[in-house]
Amino acid sequence: MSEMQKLLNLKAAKAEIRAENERVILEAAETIFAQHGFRGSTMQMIADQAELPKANVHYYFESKKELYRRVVEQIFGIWLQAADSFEQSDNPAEALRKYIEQKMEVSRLRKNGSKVWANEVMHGAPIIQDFLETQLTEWTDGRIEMIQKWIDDKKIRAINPRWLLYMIWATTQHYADFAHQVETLNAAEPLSKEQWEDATETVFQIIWAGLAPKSGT
Amino acid sequence: MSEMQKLLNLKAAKAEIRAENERVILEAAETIFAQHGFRGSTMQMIADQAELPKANVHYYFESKKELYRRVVEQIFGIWLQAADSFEQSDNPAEALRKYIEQKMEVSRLRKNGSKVWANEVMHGAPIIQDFLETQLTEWTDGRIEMIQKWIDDKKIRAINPRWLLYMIWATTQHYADFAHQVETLNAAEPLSKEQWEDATETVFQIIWAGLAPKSGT
DNA sequence: AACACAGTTGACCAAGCAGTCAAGTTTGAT
DNA sequence: ATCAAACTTGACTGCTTGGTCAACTGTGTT
Repeated sequence: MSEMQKLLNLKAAKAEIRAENERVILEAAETIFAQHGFRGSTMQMIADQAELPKANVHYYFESKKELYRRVVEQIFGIWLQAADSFEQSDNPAEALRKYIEQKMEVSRLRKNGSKVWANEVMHGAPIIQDFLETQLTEWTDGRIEMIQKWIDDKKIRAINPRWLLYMIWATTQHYADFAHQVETLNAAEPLSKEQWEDATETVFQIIWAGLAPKSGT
Repeated sequence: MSEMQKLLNLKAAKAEIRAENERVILEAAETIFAQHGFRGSTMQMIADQAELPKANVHYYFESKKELYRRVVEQIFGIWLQAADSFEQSDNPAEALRKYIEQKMEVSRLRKNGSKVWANEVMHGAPIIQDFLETQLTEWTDGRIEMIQKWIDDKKIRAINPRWLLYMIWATTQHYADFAHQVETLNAAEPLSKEQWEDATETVFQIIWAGLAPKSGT
């Protein structure tokens, strides 16, 4: 084994431990931050959730702020991934359906991430302001242009594309951020698979019927 | 002046001071709680916002929890008031328009209240669980029945009324809870009066067009 | 003038918390 | 066996913060 090889083996083994522990801590942190907000969460809670001593959490993440930043950054990825599904079709009905379905999936499977995002924005986005100003703005402007084109081509009725986007964001995120309210109104039960599908379909149906030109194509 | 009269005068004057101070503190607390959440807010911040010494805040409200509870309870009133506007017409288009307009007004004028509510629900509604289980459940069930009747009467298309209600709640509340994001995407400017009106109209248009029976009445 | 009583306030305290540290352990290489 | 380097962890510290308290003020009554 060469010197280089040895070093790499060691590095790889250590890197794996580090990667795994960071993963566990980030997941625990997302859960705790979603439940209690930034200030309401303690490093001890996060450590307990991750089943590690508190000092160990500090070994991997310098500070609570740094850990929070990493959690929030991780959520960008999910957001952007969902955003991509808008592109996959030039047909308005299909693009919107895909996007709504994707967003509802995110709300169902990454509820905690959505909550952390909502919290962050509600408190003035101290961490993600940059992202809002750059990537989110660009993406939104791009999508607005695309929707405007559909309008110009008479593929959908003339509405303000921006408010349409907000409507989709709001409606789909509601099922994550207000999950507790939704469950309380569902006899304290989480929505079943069928209910999720029905809700998704209804959201799409209303929006699409609300957009389609008067005499159906 | 009778003994009784004297006592009443004194009581009235003092009661006024108390009422005014409680009002000032509640307003300050709503602002601070909306910005920083429960744990992120300190009694000192609230006192500064109210321009009173911290000890004085504690004179009027026993504890931070008690103050928070009072803020949240106050929001019930606003919520119920907006809810009433649903009743004012038997005509679906009119009832929905009134309700959406009312909810958008609440988002515009009582942004802080909406944020506190959202925060409370996102964290599992520790304070308002009762309200969710009783009044909110009843109101929702009643409205669902009403909408179902519209469907049975073929006044609107057949959709699941529950998801429709959530859609309205989500969309209108988005403009309060995500105001920061909305403003960032609006060149860092608050929405103008015209934009609020346009957004309200668009939300109504899409939902109504999405609900109206195929051959317009 | 003396009193009663609601309201006001600076100074203080105990609990809870983020972050530190120094003494350990584990792992792989020689 | 020995070493180096990353990882682990219980105990500690200083600061923030909710809440208390005792002294004080203002006002209307007798």
